[in-house]
Amino acid sequence: MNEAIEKLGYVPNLAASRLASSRTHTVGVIVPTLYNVIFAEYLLALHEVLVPAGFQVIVVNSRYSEVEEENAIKALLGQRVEAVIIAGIHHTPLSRQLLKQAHLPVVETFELSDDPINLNIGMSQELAGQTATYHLITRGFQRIAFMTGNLDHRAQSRFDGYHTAMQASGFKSLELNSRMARHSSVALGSDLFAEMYLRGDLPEAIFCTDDNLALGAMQECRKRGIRVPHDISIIGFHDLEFAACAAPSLSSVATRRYETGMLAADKVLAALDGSNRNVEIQQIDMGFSLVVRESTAVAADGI
Amino acid sequence: MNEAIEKLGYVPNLAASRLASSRTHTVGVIVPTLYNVIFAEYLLALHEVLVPAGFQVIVVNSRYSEVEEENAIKALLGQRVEAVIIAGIHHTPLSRQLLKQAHLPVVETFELSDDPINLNIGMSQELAGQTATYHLITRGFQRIAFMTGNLDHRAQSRFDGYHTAMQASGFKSLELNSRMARHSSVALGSDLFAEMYLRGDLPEAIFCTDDNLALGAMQECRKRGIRVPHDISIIGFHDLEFAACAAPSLSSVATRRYETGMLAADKVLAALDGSNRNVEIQQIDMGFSLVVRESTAVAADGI
DNA sequence: GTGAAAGCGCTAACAT
DNA sequence: ATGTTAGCGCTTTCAC
Repeated sequence: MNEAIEKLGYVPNLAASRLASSRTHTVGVIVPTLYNVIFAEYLLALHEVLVPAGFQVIVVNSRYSEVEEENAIKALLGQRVEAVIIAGIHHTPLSRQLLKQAHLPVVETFELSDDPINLNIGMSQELAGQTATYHLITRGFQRIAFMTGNLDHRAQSRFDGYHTAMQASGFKSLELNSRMARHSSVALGSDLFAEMYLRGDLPEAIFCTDDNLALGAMQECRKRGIRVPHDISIIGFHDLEFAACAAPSLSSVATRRYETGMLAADKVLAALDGSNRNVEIQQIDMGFSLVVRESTAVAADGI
Repeated sequence: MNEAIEKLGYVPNLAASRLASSRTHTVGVIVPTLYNVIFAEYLLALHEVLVPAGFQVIVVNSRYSEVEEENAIKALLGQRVEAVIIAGIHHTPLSRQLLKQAHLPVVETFELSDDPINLNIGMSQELAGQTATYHLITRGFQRIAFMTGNLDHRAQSRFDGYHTAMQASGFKSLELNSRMARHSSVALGSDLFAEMYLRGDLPEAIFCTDDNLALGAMQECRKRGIRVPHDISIIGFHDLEFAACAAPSLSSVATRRYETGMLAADKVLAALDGSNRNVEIQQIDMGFSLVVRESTAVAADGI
């Protein structure tokens, strides 16, 4: 088949094969954006497990919109994917209903859900936000700003955690986000910091929802002669590859997106492979960890 | 249909629809990796044009392997995609043959081909490499190193351009790449620079195949007290979003991956939409542009 | 217009 | 083992 026929240009029609066998060997994956290493790493893991197992993975991005996500779900179910893996836990009612009655493994990732469709592999974004904030508070800072790009659900939860920690400590929250929904990037971090600087109210520390924002802020500091961490402490989120080698190295909250992808894919394979196709509801907390580096110092006495 | 039936859980079977109508409304896209903003920007453009036009785009990554690319092509043709858009111009003989006899629009992108399958929208990577190198040479540098991660075809072409320029000027090429194939990243730039520093042979200037490498090198400089551009000049490639806001801002060669994606998608739509489905061979050079910023200075006299 | 029937290119179950 | 045939769920054509 591979030798003779394909060299003559014959390629079997998968639509016919799928229709006849009612097996598609595809799994659908929905991510909010491809424009973010976080999801690239996660997708990498999914590919690495699913492709060798003979599955094609169909990636659709929902551009952070629940309506587009619903369309993506319809398209994927229409293609009779054998499982769906979605980043996020917030869906339209119809999305939930379609997924539930499709009777296939569904994995929701990156967050922890109160009401999982069936599998849920994630972490508490709120607790992670709290942890980063308490790290700063413990170091003696009180005027701590929160910097974010567009406030998607995960960033919002991290903000909630920040807010809770600040309130519990008796400090005022200082939000710092772009009015326009701009995706997190080094350039945005730079812009937001510059804006804050020009307004004249620099905080003692900043918690950025994303390492890219943090890097941008650090670069802007450098340009303006503000020393990190001497004059201002900065912590990022996700512990991206560059955090360790930034100058100064960047404190961050490490998240496990690669492992999340691996596990999600493994669980899907197990569910698809097994004789019992009934996926029970299960929730797995992947956790996170605080990584303290040079960019967060101890507050000077008397401040 | 959307109202009543779907709420009851009915989702039409696309495999059947595709088989019956012999229209799939899908286009296949092959990229070497998702782990690089370059391709994310390109994919974004493809999605933005194709999805509103009613096409589903199926993204497959070939992980920089021509064999995996061939498998991807087989899978896509098996699905009867209506067009194929591939990053790159180097394919296995079978890949080329399959694409040619499939009689569908094929767009090869990012490079300029001597023998396009049909459409080819790219730029001369070699000329761009030459341009970056001549910029450094014109500024008075002679000991100019070339830094790269894994040497894929595009990086190799940029190196060729660098080598040509160096040779034409009577200077010796200094290659600087990772023995192991590591993808371009800030961390890799940092590592490679550190390695070179510890070997004790710092050049006067570095041309990095990628802005990420350049940023890593700049950060390593900072840690080691080497001033950019006073002690060493650095130029990157692609002009990523952060290049302008880096401290110091990074000189680079701007490439047009978003526009490339837009144009590729437009051409595909035109070919698919039109009555004449015969796509003629056509080549479009998107060009590039040198962006000079702070990271490349003029050589001090007498050096 | 509305409705019935043929058939897309495979797979799987059957008969030989 | 090998060959034959029904049928997957739609679209499209053709008859009404």
